[in-house]
Amino acid sequence: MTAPEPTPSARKTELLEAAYAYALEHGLADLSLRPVAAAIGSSPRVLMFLFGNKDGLVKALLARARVDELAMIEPLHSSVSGLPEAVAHVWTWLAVEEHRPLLRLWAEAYARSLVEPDGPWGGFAESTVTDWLAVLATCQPEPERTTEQGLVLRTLALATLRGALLDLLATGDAARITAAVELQTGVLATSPEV
Amino acid sequence: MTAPEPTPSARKTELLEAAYAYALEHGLADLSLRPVAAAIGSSPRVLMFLFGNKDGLVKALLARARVDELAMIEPLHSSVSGLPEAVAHVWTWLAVEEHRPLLRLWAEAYARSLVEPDGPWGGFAESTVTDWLAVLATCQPEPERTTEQGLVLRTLALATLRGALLDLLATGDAARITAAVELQTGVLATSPEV
DNA sequence: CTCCTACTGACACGACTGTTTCAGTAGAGG
DNA sequence: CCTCTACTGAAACAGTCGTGTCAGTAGGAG
Repeated sequence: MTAPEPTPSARKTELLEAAYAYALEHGLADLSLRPVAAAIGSSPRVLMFLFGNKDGLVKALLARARVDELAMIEPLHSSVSGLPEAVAHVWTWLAVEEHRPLLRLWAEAYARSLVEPDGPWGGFAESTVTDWLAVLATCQPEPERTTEQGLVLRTLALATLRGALLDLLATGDAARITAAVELQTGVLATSPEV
Repeated sequence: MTAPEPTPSARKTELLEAAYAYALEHGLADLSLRPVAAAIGSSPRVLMFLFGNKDGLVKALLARARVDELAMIEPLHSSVSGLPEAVAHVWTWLAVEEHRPLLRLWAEAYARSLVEPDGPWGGFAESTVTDWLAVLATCQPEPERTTEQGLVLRTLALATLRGALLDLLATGDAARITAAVELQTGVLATSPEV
């Protein structure tokens, strides 16, 4: 519930950043201490000392990934108004090729948390769904934000974004998928009355 | 390219079926020979003999899962006409609670294939996207089936289904997500002109 | 009976896993 | 100077992994 370390110790954040870069291109599934330690110029002993155990490291990496995720969410709160505009805004971020390693990591953690509810993955999938639904709610106009229909609209918007992301990660066909997302924002903008 | 065994040997299919049941509830990520062999009343030696190596077993399990997947796709070809109807039809299948282990397995394989293009996961994600797009195409009326807009519509339909599936697997909130999918089929049915 | 194919058990090999133990070293504060 | 904290290296622990080796056994075909 509470943060275990108020001051994460400069060395710890430094190694975490390096391990994060390693995880972005190697994935989390078969991550093991010795290879990652060798890659970031450290040792398994030090990782154990700083993160307690392997699960602690994985949890820290997941939390680090969430920082990047939240960094893109934040501008939505202020500048964007309306669900279609929010979807368009998020998609432009998702479609950027440099973000793909992060998104692959996200997909991996999501799927893993579905199969293995225990362990460091915890309720990753569930919490990421509710978090995003909450963010999308802040972009909706007032009558729609609190109604049942507004929740369904958010759910649809989120599903479209996530499904499009899955397609993009698999095929890389940005043009086709972007056209589909834009089509969705179009119909969402012209038919909020259902 | 070709099937390695025209007659998979009764014993092999029997053990594959048992291992498939095991994988459905334990996942593929940390599958290892000894536990699965013990669970299905066999031995690692026999699994090696029948499937060559672990990757062979995993590939066989993935192929077995695809059989279930194709079994639901098939009725789409004949009875369903129109993309919205196809989406509704697929979703009713996806939402059935008994299918959830299979869908979790699917999500796991999909994510894994994104991170690890080599190995038995191969191009699982990419092939599953193109396969489904092809199936959805057969449900579209003729002018729309071959146009660029038709491809975009298929892409959007598939994205909605996959995104909704991710939500369902994480939250299990069938009512909310089903409402979102039905909303989507509604707007897709009334606005094919974009 | 023999032979051949399909299958199986017991065991060991080397590699790798997370983790622990013991012994340090560098730097800051007093 | 001493001391305490933060960090690190080397090595070993017990366990699991995929895989290979060598020896079988059951059953049908000739």
